[in-house]
Amino acid sequence: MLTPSERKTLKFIQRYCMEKGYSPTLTEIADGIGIKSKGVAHRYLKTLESLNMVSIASHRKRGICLNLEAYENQSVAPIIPLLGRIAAGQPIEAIEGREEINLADFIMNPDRYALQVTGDSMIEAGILDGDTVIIKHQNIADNGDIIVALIDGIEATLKRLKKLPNGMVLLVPENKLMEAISYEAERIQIQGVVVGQLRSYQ
Amino acid sequence: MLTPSERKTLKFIQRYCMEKGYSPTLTEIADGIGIKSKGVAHRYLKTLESLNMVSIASHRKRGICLNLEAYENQSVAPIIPLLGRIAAGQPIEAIEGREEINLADFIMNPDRYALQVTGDSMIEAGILDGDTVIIKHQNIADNGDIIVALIDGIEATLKRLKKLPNGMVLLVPENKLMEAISYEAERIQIQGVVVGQLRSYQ
DNA sequence: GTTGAATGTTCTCTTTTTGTTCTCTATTAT
DNA sequence: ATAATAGAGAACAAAAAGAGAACATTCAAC
Repeated sequence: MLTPSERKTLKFIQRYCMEKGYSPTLTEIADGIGIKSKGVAHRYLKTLESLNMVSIASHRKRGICLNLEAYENQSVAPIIPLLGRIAAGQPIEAIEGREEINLADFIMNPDRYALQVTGDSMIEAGILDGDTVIIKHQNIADNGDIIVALIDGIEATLKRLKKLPNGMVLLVPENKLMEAISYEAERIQIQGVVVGQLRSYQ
Repeated sequence: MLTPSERKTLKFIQRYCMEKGYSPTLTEIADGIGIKSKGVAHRYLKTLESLNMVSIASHRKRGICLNLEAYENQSVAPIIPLLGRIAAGQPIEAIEGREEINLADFIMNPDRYALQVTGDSMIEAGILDGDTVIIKHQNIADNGDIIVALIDGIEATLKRLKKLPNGMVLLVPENKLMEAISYEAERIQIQGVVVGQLRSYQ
């Protein structure tokens, strides 16, 4: 059974690992649990190790590793439970099979990056001013993809792509108030394709 | 497990490749991660290579190649680079300060869960059919919040909340084709508030 | 081809940061 | 009293970070 301080230490490590993706140093742990001595933090860590809650790579810096059981108790991976489907007028319907969403699967990839959207040009595609879009870096795109296009090597814009039969490309905003503009294909450079989208309401 | 400097190196390369389309030189890496010695940069690179995070074409200039598969297996924080702001008509504008998005911020609290949305009732708020909303579990909400409401203990629905002065509550869909309906406050139970939203285009 | 600047590779050295192990003290519950 | 839990902090060991020199290779200009 863990003492309160040991529990606090474990929780801090779990939180730290989840946020940063690597383990804290002893000084950071001491600071995180509100004490001044890293020697004490080390003692707690040793207890956790003897209880198999964590593994420690000896003398390695940031060498703490949370063990599986600990993972199960507290979700350390970027996983959020997916409770079901919601529609107007029915009780929430549980989804069979997939019961959680792993945000890492959702977007993590070295060729992905985020852009913050300003303006209302894609509002009818559900991309609002202030939203964050996840871009996959690639130089070609299919008809209908929402792309980051570089016009004449200078202007960047987020639009839906439509290739015209005459070798022109049409950049279509999703906003009735704006008009699609066509360009010679040479003037347009595709920088990436929208593969995901995030919005925070806080 | 990567050391902070190695991680920094990897991120710099990832970002550089994304922006320029080719890999950086050792001097550029050293400069990019804030050190003066290209020998040190080379050491970090060798570590990344030994961990299969990157491939290096020996003696070739700009011969670094990111290894995608290894990247996915690596348990790292759900962080992606935030390259900047995009608006129609301007080059992508870098955002000072925040250079990355940590998805853990979305789900840090244990009282969050996800729901998949069906139907078009919130389409004008940018919540489309198939989107996933992140719900914070709470029983009260402010005027204007988008909430998960349980009507008469049976029907669940996603609507914007409006409290009326006469003790009634109005559940407002964000869709011109649908009408807001008012209920006696007792019939409505608030199950949570929308704090985030995800969409996948794949 | 030859050449030279740019870049990659390999080292050795020092400094800084971090992990490890102590000892000492204080508090609390039994 | 005694044991368990907390905490401070010193002293040392080891890893990581960094500087920079020396040399090897590439690549493009000539």
